Amino acid sequence: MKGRCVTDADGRPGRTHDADATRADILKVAASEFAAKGLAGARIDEIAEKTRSSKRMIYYYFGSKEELYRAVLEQNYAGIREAEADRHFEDLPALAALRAHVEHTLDYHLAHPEFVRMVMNENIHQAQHLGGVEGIRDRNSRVIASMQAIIDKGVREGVFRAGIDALELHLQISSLCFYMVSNRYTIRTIFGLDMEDPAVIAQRREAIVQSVLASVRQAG
Amino acid sequence: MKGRCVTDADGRPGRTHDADATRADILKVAASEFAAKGLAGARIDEIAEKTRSSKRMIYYYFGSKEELYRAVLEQNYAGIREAEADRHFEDLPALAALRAHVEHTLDYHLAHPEFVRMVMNENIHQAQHLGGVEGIRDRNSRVIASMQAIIDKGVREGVFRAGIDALELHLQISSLCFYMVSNRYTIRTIFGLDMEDPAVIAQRREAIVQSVLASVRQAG
Amino acid sequence: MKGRCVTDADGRPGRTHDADATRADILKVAASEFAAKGLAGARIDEIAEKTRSSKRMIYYYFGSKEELYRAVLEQNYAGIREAEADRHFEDLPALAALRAHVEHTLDYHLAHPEFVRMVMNENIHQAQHLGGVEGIRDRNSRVIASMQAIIDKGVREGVFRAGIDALELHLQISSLCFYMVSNRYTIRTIFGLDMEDPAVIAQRREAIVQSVLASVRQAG
Amino acid sequence: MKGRCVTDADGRPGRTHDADATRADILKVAASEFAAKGLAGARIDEIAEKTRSSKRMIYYYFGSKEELYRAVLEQNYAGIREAEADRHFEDLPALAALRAHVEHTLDYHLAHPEFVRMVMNENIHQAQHLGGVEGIRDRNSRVIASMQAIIDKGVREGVFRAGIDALELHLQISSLCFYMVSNRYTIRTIFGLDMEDPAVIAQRREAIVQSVLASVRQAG
DNA sequence: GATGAATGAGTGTTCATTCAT
DNA sequence: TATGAATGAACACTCATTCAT
Repeated sequence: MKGRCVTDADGRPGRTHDADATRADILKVAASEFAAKGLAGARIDEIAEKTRSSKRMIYYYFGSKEELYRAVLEQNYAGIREAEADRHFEDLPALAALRAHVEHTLDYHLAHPEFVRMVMNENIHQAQHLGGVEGIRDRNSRVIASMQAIIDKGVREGVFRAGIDALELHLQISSLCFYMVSNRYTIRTIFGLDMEDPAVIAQRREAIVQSVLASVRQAG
Repeated sequence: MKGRCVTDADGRPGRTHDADATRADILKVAASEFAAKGLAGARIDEIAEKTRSSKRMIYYYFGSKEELYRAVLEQNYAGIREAEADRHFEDLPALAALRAHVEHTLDYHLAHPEFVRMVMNENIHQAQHLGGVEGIRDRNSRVIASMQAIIDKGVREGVFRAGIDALELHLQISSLCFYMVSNRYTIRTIFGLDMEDPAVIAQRREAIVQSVLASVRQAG
Repeated sequence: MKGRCVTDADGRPGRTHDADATRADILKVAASEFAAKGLAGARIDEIAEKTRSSKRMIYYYFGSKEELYRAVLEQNYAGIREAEADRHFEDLPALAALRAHVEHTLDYHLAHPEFVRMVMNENIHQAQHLGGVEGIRDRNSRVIASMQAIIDKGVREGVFRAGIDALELHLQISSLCFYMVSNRYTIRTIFGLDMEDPAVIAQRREAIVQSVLASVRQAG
Repeated sequence: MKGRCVTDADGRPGRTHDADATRADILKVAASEFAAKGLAGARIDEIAEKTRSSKRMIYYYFGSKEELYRAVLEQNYAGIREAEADRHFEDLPALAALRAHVEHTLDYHLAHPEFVRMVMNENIHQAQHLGGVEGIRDRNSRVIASMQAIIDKGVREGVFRAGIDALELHLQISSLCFYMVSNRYTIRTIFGLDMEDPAVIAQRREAIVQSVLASVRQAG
């Protein structure tokens, strides 16, 4: 709430509403524009227009188009980090925990296509903006830790095969969930399959879960 | 080699101020630029410069940036279509055939990162240029037919479970192969894992194969 | 005079980084370029150069070459509308009023060759930009009303024949005045007659007036 | 028929059809393009496409866009010269001859709007291409001679007033006829009057004739 | 006489960014 | 903090014209 300055008593139109709100508003608009069109395709003018403030403010708060893009990227990774932090499958048996993890991961991707698109964009730019993103370095350990916990429990319970690599497992899950959202449009065009149709999602979700479970059970 | 004017075997006055070569040269350069930077990020001037011909010729042969992009897209899909047509696993037992199919699919993605990038680009544009691409409509049937043939043989041999859906299986394989190339850069940044390192590839390849095999064997 | 920021009489914070002046400057330059070379022949670069501002500003204020052209057209018709509104021949007897009207019409055409040229340009484009011009629709009624008023008075005074059509009369006057300016150059080349020479103008003016008066007096 | 070269006996597709025909074909297409869009607005590519031959041939026969334009202009003036040469009103009484002359003049303009448009184009270019046009210099004497012949006869017959200037009379007739075609589109837009409607034409034709006759009868 | 390929200079337009107030 | 005006470099695209064959 800092930076607030309301209309004063004598009715002069109070400058400045709320710096944070302005920033957040810009960021929200930019997020959808960058996700939809990429760094090169998005237009500062267009972002400014859809904002409640102005183009000048974008530069005031973010400095440049690229820095705004980076802020959007950062926000997207902050989002998934928070979502993952909220999950607690410690009390579940390993198979149930893994199923829950896969389902939550898929749900997050389905609910946040802009995140998926931003990751695609970043890969197109060879992840050159990702390095500077706050907190990105420890994403590794967080992700691996949570995978490892489930693997360990599964092995202890005797339901998982030995020798499962946490990173491999993460990549497998991630591939299946990410692709379903990232390649939505080419899949629809080529296969006539609507990945946004709830029935299709339900079927695909179960197939993904089964394929993950199968690969941890199996003795290789 | 410019200014060439050949006469082909059957005697037709095969003119070309080397038109085909020019076209192909432009297309090649454009392919790498669009794959690297996307439709909005690529610059016609830059493409022209890297070409042996000129900007004017790009418009002479392709009409517009968008049509050039579409031609590149078309060429990419033609590439994978040809590669897939060359594969013949009919004589192999089902499990071996499926393994070979997965490995070939992965190899194609690894060998053609530009294809992967073009598909990403298309998904960012909601596949709006893909509809007009020649031969895209029957990609569906070709892909499904080859999957179905393997599934049928596996069921006949008694090594695959019943009820495997060809499209589901294709999506599973595609997800695992595509992601490994598409998300190469974010994976490297976040996990420090170099997806271009042969050792990493070998390990991931086997993991992918095993996970696919596990999901067809297993009864769910 | 750039960067000016005045406050006008009634206290409104009349801002303008001198926006109106810039707009007017562009419009003035554009008017002479379009009149001289037509829509296709005029060059935005050239207009920009003759302006105190830049090419970018032309697009800032007018959006496109065509819209700039339309703005010029609009301004031209606004000019003649104002000039016509300023005329008041109500107190003159009909013949004198008609003579005055013809002379003023001719004078306006002589004094505004750019208007004549813009009308020629529009006719070359089949008047496709004229429809959107503000106020063009009621030019009809204004012109006809003023002609009709003179006709009515002439008939009342018994000096005009019956059955004169206001639009016909307008077209007759307009033809004679317009042509003298519009076809200035071909007339000079073919007949060696300089339509800008005051003596030539004086003679032609009287001939035009006489021919108009003759056609209203005469019983046909 | 020079330059003709038909398909020879052994069926080889005979090169070269007819140089004159090719030239005429190009000229015809160019005439309609230049008339419609002006010198700057017309496109060599477009002209070539509508031609039975090619762009190269335009340069082969005419050298440049401007020279092609000049050839079109020349052809247009040759057309009206021929039309005027075909008229013979010597046997008619003066009034009838003048009426016939006016009507033929109007008819020619109505039947050849491209001629009118070319004259407009030339005036926009300040008649800079007209000087070089063959036969343009003696258009003056031809036109004046035919007007003078009618005037002389009218005076001899006692039906025309004295002191009529042949050039003035020509300009008056020309104004009225030319304007009706040249300003067709702005008239339609502003007054809703369709100058191509036969009924409208008939009425306007008679009004023009009457106004011309009135001005020669009148004693000034 | 005829064709398709090629070209350089230009032509309208847009972009991210900054200035003045 | 905020705004409208301004900018220069770049951008996609087009033109009349010529070359090689």
